[in-house]
Amino acid sequence: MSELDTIDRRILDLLQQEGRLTMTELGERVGLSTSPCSQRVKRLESLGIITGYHAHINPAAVGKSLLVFVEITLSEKSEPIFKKVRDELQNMPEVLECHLVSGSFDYLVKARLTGMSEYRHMLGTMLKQMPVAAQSSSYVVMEEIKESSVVRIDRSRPRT
Amino acid sequence: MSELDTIDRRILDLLQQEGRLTMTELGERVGLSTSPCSQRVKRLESLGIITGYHAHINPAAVGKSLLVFVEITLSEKSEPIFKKVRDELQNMPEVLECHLVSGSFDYLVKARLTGMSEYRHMLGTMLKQMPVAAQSSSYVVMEEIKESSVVRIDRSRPRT
DNA sequence: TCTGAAAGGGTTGATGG
DNA sequence: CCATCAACCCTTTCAGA
Repeated sequence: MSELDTIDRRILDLLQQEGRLTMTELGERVGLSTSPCSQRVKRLESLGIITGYHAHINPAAVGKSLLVFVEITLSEKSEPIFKKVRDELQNMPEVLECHLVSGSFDYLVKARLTGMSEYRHMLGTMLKQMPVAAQSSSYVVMEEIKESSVVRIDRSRPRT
Repeated sequence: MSELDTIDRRILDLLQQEGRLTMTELGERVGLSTSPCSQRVKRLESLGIITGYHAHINPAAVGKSLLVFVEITLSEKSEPIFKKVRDELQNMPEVLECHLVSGSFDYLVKARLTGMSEYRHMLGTMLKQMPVAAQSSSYVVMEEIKESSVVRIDRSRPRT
C-alpha cells in the first residue's frame, strides 16, 4: 500500500540533495513527466515520508559559531521526569537535537550557541529545569568534519 | 559589506523552516516584492550563507531505523592520522555527522543504519581504516526527542 | 498510472524611481 | 536598493489512453 518503488526512492534521494528542484526537472531526472512526478511528491509528503524542506545555512554567518554536545545523566528515572525533560528541551531553541540513549548516560543534546555566556546560561537553565540532572559532561566541537542529514537511500527491492 | 540586515535574517529564518517557499510568497512575508527578494536570496546563496536546500525525510520509511552515536579515541594524534580519518568518514554514507571534539575522546560520529549487521560492518570498517583507533564507545538512540538543523536567528543589531 | 495540453501563477531581467 | 512589467517557465488540472 505505501510501498516505495524505485522511482519514489530516486525522488527522495534527489530531493534530499536538492530540495528546490522543480517538478519538471525532477520528473526529467526520474523519467516521468511533470504531473505524475508532482503527484508522487505530494503522496510522499502526505504519507509523512517527506517531512519538510529546509534551507541549510552557515551557522557562523548568524553568530552561532559554538557547537556543543552535552551528555546528561538523570539520577532519578521516572516517566514524569522524562516527560518534563522532553518538554523543557523542546522549548529551548538553541537545542538542535536531543536523543534518549542507552549506555552510560541518558540524554545526548546538541546545541548551537553564540558563545560561552550563552553556554553557561543554557547549562544553568537545564540544571534548574531538570532538577534531578545528577551529572553532565560537555564536549565542545573544535572542527566539524562532516554534517548532513541526507540519508542514503538503498536500492529498492521492488516486488518485481 | 556582507552585513546581514533585518530582512536578510527574516529570509534566513523563513527559508530554514519552509525551504520551498516561492520568492513571491517569501517577498510578501518580509515586505518586499518578488525581484529584490529573489535578489537577496541569490546573494545569500553566493555568499555561502545559504549552503543548500534539502528535503527532510522520515528515516524509518527508507529502512534506516537505527540511530547510533560513536565516540572514537585515537591513541596516536598526528596530522596525517587526522587527515586519514577525515577522508575515510567522508566516504561513509551512513555517517551523517563527524565532529572533532575537545574533552575525553576525539571524534563524535552520528550514523543512521538499517540494523545491527550494518552497524557491525560500519564499526569494522572504521577500526580497519583508522588503525590507531584505540577505543570506541557506542550509544544507541532509544528515542529521538528532537532533531532539527534550524538555527535560531537572533534579532539583528543593525548599524542604524 | 501515465501523457499531453490549457490555464493560472511564479520567475527573471530590463527599466525607472 | 526597491517596484513594476513583460516574456518565459513551471505548476495544476483535466482529458484520454
